[in-house]
Amino acid sequence: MDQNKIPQATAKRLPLYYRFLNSLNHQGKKRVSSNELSEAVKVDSATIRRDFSYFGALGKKGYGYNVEYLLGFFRKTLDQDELTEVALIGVGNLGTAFLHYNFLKNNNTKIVMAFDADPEKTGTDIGGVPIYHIDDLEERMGNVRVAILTVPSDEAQNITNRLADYGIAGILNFTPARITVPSGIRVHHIDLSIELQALVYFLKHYPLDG
Amino acid sequence: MDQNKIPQATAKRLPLYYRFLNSLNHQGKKRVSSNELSEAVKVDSATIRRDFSYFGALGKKGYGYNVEYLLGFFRKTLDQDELTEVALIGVGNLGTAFLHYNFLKNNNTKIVMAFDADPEKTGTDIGGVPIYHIDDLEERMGNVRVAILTVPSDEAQNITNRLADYGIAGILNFTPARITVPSGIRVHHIDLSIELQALVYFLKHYPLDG
DNA sequence: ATGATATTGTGAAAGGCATCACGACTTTAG
DNA sequence: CTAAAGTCGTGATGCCTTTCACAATATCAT
Repeated sequence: MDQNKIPQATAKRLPLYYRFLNSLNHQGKKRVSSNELSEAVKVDSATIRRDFSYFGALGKKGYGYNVEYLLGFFRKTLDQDELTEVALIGVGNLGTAFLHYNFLKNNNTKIVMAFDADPEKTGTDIGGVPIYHIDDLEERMGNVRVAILTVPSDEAQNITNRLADYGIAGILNFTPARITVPSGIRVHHIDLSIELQALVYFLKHYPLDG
Repeated sequence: MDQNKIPQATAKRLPLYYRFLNSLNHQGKKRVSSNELSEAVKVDSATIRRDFSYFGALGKKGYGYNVEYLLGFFRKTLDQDELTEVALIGVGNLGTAFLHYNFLKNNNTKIVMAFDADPEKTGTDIGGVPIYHIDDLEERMGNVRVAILTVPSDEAQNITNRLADYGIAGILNFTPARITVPSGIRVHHIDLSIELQALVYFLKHYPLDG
């Protein structure tokens, strides 16, 4: 755990930077300034320079950043070489979408299996990802330590308990349920309906530039 | 714009509080303390009390909060009575999932129309939401001022420009593209692949409780 | 009634992050 | 070679948010 001092806010932006640098590289661009980056990813240029500076002096004054060098640096930092296997629990509409989506574009994560309670779905596969019955969770999970949770809310805590017992490390929770986990397990919540409500609330109460 | 002083962080938590209070009310619970709430929604109790306090003294010392009163208060504050209509652009896998999902559970938002470029899809409806051809966007939008963007990334900026010209107020952008909009339009980004990458990054580099 | 217990609301402190602003350095043009 | 232009890295600053901690007040049990 070498780089513990990197602010979480910075860490969340790294994949964004990585993706854009990748695209620049594909375009054959050799150099890029914090200002160009800023326009592309919509992050203040000072923030970008500060973010990069946590990793040391990656740029050159008066020149900017060398795309290839920066990209290589982030590849290592973000462990882009290493593939993290992920299980998807709950093959409903949202789960199905994720299976098709198949996170693996310039990505170091891959959904390698899915689970559902519906016997109609089990045994098949979607987008090359096999779907198992939820009863077989423990027996199928293998080394997978990350799960995407797209089950109905009232199942969320049950499944979470089983995942926790199994030894999961992280859960990306798309259910509205705020699940309880033993300490040591990291849960990120993405609550789509709250995101939409929040957007609407901001529209009404926080006029932009004010 | 009465309550401009409410911190944005607080505003984002309001729908969460509202949803849980609603469920408490359905269970017939009459009172609730900031500690109970805290366990349920995974937000520090002091933060909850501070959040509520922006709206005045809603609780009673030694007692807690009256569920029904609090709920009524939030209903007004969050404009739960008023329905905000939303258009969904891009009926792919993710878009389809949202249409089925149909945000309207205890919710003040509703997807009332969808658009897609595929003639096979237009003319049909999903979950009661009509799907129009993207060419008819301007003619169909009516008073809708909020859009969910689930189109392919390379279409994102184009569609955004049309939405902006039409007079959109807010966009919930699920594409990886960081779209550019004229000032005055609010964009919230939800980048699923970044969320997954960020979770994995945190797992590796930020041991919990550390 | 009374003491024990529960819980809020909030001042103060601490933490985390974004932004400003500028010195230092590099490149570029002439 | 020199001057002008470009760009980074970062100290300093200020904002926003969370958290602590406790006085004030209410309830509850007997």
